[in-house]
Amino acid sequence: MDRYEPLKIEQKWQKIWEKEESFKASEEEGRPKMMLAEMFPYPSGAGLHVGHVRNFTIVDVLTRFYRQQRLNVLRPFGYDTFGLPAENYAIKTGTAPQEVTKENIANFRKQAKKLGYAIDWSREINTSDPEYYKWTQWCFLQLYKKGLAYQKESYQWWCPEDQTVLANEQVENGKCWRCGHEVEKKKMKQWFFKITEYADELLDEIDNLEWPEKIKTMQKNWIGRSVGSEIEFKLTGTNSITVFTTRPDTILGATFIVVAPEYAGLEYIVAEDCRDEVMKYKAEALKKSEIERQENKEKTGVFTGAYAVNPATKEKIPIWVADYVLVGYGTGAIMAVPAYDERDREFAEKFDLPVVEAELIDRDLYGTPKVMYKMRDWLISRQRYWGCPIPIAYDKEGNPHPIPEDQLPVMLPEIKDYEPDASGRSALAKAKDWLKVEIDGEEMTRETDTLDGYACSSWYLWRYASPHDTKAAWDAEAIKYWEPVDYYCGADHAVAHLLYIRFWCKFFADMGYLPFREPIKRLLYNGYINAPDGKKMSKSKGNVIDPLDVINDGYGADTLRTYEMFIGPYDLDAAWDTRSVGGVYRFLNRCYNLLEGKQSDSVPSGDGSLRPVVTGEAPSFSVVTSESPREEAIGLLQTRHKTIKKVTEDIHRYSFNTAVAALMEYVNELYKSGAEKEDLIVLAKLLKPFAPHLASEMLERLDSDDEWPKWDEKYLVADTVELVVQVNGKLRAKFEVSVDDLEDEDKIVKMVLDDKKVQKYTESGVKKTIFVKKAKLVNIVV
RNA sequence: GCCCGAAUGGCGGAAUUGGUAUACGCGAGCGACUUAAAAUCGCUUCCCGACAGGGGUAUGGGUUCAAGUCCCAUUUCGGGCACCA
Repeated sequence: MDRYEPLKIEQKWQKIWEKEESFKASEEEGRPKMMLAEMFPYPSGAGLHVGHVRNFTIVDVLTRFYRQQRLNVLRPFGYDTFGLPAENYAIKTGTAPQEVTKENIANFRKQAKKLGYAIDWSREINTSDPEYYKWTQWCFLQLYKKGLAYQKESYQWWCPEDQTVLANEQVENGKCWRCGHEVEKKKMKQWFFKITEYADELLDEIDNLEWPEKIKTMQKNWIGRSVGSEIEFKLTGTNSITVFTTRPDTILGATFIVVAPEYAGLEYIVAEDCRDEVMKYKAEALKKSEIERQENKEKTGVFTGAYAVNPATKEKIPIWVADYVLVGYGTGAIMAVPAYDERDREFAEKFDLPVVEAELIDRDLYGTPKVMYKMRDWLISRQRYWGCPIPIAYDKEGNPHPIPEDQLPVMLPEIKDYEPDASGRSALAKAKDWLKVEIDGEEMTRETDTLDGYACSSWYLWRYASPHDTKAAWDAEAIKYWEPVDYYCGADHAVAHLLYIRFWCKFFADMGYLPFREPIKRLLYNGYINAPDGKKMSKSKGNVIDPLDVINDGYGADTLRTYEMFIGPYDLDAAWDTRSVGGVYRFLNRCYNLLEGKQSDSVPSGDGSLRPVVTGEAPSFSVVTSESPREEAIGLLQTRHKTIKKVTEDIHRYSFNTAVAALMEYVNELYKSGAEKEDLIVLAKLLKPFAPHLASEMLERLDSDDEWPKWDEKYLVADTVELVVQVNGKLRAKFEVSVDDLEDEDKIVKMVLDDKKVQKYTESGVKKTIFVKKAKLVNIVV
């Protein structure tokens, strides 16, 4: 009689899966397909953490669940490898990012295999592989051709620590998302993707997605559509200022104009005697960090000395400059209506400007209707080395030219010095030979900026369909078969990645390259796993749980996986509890011991009656000695089918923790009543998505396939049910009644009212009775 | 400030459509096995009460025969956005 030795069993099955390429998927007509993926990881040097394990295991449970239901399932895997950590490591140690990345990938792959994931390893992708980024560059060129990749000189977020610009989505509370350093505004010429072109569709289609409401709301708020008008205010002379307002009906109350400090026409507006003061204010505003602007909401501003004419009142109103007006939204200028707008009122009060309680007028009288979005175009150039080179070169006049598609990929050259500087150019500027390129006989200089890593991850789900395709980014037929992705699981990137990938999908659908307009059918957004103290795990706090330690301590991957599914609802944060891991291990151990018991006493029952099961490790195991084995068998059959139903339905609604709990109950039940071989088969099949190694071992020894079991409702209906009797809503009695009697309300009610125990509570007289057949319940109102 | 989400035993959590609150696990206690310990197996475990019974899902109200679940208000915690005109 051997013990449950997870490491031994797991190694055995991982070898088998590797050798047989068990999870390789291919297109196959006639079987429904199912494609699942997690947000592919950035392979850091630290290896997998428990958060990855939760994320990947959710995908794996669903993958195996659908495989066992004999769907044609694709579950690929990949690595998001461009980015700052590898580059910063390279600067620090001199190791090429290419090398570090290779090592990290190898480590991640090894660890993922140790967890027994049902991954089609033949489809592995890596965004820093030239075979991959060649097609990232191709995607860029398609956007460029349609004018959706363009250059613009304007004030950008600049991180002085990382020496690069950042997209809006990458600035969090005025700080860089990567290093946490305060960002600055810097005027630079940069590349953008015109995501705003799709703002309306991105917003309108959110409601049709099977995504968590939380994410849908965040995306809606991020896009932030406002319907309003643009209104022109004439200045003295030939100039004019156009403002955007959502309240054109309040124009009679517009008593002054405010423009942003960065407002483009500011220097032409400002009166000579105010110029010095205005320019000083502008310089100070630009210097102010975003943090300062956010923390200090005290209104500041100066008068420009200029006036405009309110087209509705014909009054001359002053033009001010203030940093509470943002240059990036609307026209960078507003008409201030202090009577209706709190911010304008605050400003008016501080600077003693007139407040007029004017009446409202027809919205369309003085302006042209206009829709505005909070979302800005996506800034995609980065002044860093370790990224996908932008396939552009400049002629002598500085005009950009696309690198011809047949010259892709633009290889990222290997260099010695990765250090960025404040020049606004990446370290690639130092690769003198690489910089030179000839296009149509003309000598040109390459773009030295690289693409935002989010560009690389905006199309990788489609690459999974044909990962080794050398002729196209993705194969049209393969895409049509596998995608859109049925389940996508992640714990981050609610607005950035998940918005960008929707944008690219719509673009490539318009180009005829994709037969769908939304890339992800269902999104599962899982919670974080925190340290046992409830705080975020971090190296500096020393509270990190290493999943590989959990495995190697002897618990094994099955325990780790099952524990992380049992830890709580998948979408909520949870705190690690080492002692509970032991509880899950005990559960799997009990499953194994059932198997061992069955083996030791595997006399076929023949007549369908129960056979007692005794475990090797547990000599005091209870043994069925029922007088009427038939009745026991029916009870067990009911438990079996009840469990099949519960686990199946729970996985369908992503309630993994209760699915595991149901399996635990089943095992407890089998310990009490004994188990038939069929019970062990059902148990192993239901267990397999969570603990695939142990389940495979059980199924092999039981000589069974792994096809997902079906329940039969007929076994769920017992002859008798428990009837609950409430008096005034309080539980007072329980009766065992036959199912037939449950159909007869009069009979049930009479029986209940005639009962002595019930009568103790109904002496004051019965007002009415309510019988609920479905709930098997009678409520007596007295 | 605005928008979401949450609050249930000593702890993580369950209760799927308004119908038996606390499934499952942890922890704790008791017992069996053992020379002993570990492991394993069994039992107990919301609170008050000897029992009868009573109370109980953050707080206060409401709807209902019936509320953890629905409605109103409040408190606390978590997340997102944050001068977007």
